[in-house]
Amino acid sequence: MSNPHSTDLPRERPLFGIGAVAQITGIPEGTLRVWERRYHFPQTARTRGRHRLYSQDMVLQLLWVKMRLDQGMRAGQAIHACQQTERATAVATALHQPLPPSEMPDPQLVDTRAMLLDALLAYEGDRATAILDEAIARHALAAVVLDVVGPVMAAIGESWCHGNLEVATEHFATNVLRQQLLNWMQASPAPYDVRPVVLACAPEELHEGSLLMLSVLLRLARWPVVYLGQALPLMDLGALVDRIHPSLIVFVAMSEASALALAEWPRWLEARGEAQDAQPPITLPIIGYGGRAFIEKPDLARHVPGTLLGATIAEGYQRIHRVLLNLTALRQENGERTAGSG
Amino acid sequence: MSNPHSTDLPRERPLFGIGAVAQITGIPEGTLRVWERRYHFPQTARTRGRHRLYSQDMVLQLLWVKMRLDQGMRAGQAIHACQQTERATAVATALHQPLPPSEMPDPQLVDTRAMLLDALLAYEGDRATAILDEAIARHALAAVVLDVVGPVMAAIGESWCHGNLEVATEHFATNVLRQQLLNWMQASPAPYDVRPVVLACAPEELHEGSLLMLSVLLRLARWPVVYLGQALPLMDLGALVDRIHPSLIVFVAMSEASALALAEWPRWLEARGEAQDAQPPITLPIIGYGGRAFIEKPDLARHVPGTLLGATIAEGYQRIHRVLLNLTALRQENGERTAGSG
DNA sequence: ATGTTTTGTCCAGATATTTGTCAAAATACA
DNA sequence: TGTATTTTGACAAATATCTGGACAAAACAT
Repeated sequence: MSNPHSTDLPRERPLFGIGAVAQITGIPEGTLRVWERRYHFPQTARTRGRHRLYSQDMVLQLLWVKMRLDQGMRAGQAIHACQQTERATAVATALHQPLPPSEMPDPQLVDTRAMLLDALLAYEGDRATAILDEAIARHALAAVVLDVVGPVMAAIGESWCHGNLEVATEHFATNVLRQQLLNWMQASPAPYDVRPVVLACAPEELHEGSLLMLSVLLRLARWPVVYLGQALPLMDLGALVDRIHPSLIVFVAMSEASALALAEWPRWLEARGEAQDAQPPITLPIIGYGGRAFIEKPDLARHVPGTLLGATIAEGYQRIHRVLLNLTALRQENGERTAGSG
Repeated sequence: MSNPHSTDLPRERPLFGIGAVAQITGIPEGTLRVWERRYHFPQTARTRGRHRLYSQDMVLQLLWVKMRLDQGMRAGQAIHACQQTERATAVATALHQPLPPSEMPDPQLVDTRAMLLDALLAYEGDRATAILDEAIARHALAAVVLDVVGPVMAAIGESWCHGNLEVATEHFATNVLRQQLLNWMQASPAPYDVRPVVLACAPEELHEGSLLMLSVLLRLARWPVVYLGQALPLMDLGALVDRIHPSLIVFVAMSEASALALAEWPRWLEARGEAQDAQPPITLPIIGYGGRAFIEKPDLARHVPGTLLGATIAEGYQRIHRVLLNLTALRQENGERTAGSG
């Protein structure tokens, strides 16, 4: 009653044996027993014959601990930290640790690329996702996105351009990777309380791979993202801004044609800016853009108003991140209340 | 054997006795009985004299469990996993009945539609996925797909056609729903050991919503699916068949143009069929198709070779399911088993 | 470099739990 | 009639798990 979103008592019926838990979490049985002996974590229920019974919540907590463990934290500390947090929901939120994308290529990740590519070309989607899952277990998500998914997507795109790949294969691979990216995007933690970033492809632009990767990175850093995907008509820009008051709109263009079409964007925003007399002080969003078109023909950037976000995804991400940081700083100075979370 | 039952059309529900099932699956009779006694699996029908009658679906489920068993999984766990999805598929299967359309799905699910639509139009993707997650917790996945996602997708598409919706809104909603569908597709259980079903949009066709829903349903019923998504060029058909030897290829076309383009498919398969002299006895895949184009202009179906899968997703799923059942049945038993003569 | 703490793994005998098989009497099927 | 099937309980083999101690590798502090 006092808490508006108290979960409707998910009575955890299904209980897991230690073997199942070991398989799910990847923590050996012996370790699970030792943890309980030494740290009293987790506090398992028992059968009549003293066999351990793990609840679903416990499995979640163990997954959290395992993640910290893989990140190098010591078991005792991770367990202690986990015991502090009472709620499983809090645990789920903290699952992802934002890491700044680094520029060091991990040799293990380079191997992963080859394996992933192999699985994709063999139409073995399940194997591909398994490979990515394992990579995530050992490395930061951001690193996997930038150093594995990115290069593999690029390789596939290039092979396809050169005619070395059937379209069907390209379709399949792209779908599997896109699916994984969307998956990660959704699994990322709850966003900050800022006006969202709108991500869209330029008009007529159909390639959304890099936009998705950018989306995952931003989401990982807890920025709220509204993902619009392929071929956004500029005509809608005004209504869009009215609806969601984004702090930032990012366009991506791969082909010269869509980049040129993109240049028209001010027409659809300025007209609207005059129409509304700023009864509430609506701040127009910042417009940024990027994509291969602007790398191959740098002159294009001159014709497109707004901010060029950079040549690589990592670069674009960092620039956006900085802009958003500044925006939140301004907002807090203004005295706006941010959501108070304990 | 030579019974006047010469209608080799698949009977509604061929039923097997326990001896036949034991021989087909390789599971001893005693074990089959114990499984039913202990796990209530499968829930067999009975003759007047209490003899067990196994349906074709049950035999398939038993084969799946046997496969897991041979991989080392415990019998109890394998059966439990199988039972999890049994309900969901049962719902989808029951939907094939052309009973009165006023068969209200579930008032709760109808409410869910409205809530989902509201969240999507407000650009609150997180709320939308939360709503769907909760719906899944209370209802079968297949029901949520068919009775919530489907209608909402249709409503959005229609509003968009009538110009009542900005393209940006449509893009956003479609992306969120697609993301959720891809998610479910991946989470579904490991597939049977059959040649996969290839799912693709017709050439130039970009609307993949219904294809995704079909994909989820098939995956839920444990059929292996290779999802290719938008706009598959027919040119690649030959190479595709060579690579993955699909048992079935399904195309979806929403517009008349793409439906007409689809009509050309035999050119790209027959050429290939003659080229290879069947050194290994390659069986060409069955080609099926569906989509709004064929509903609005039924004449189109005359120009497109292959099998028209039906007017609704549930109907298409039902037909594909039956085709695949027959394929596996044919492969499993070379000799004539007429156990279910009743 | 050295000493201390942490941490995962292994061992071995004892229990628990799961799971397939069997027996026997009764009934159904063809 | 003879074969097939059902039911129930019992049983033994196969697996999983428990306990507590010992130990070595790794991490850490000095």
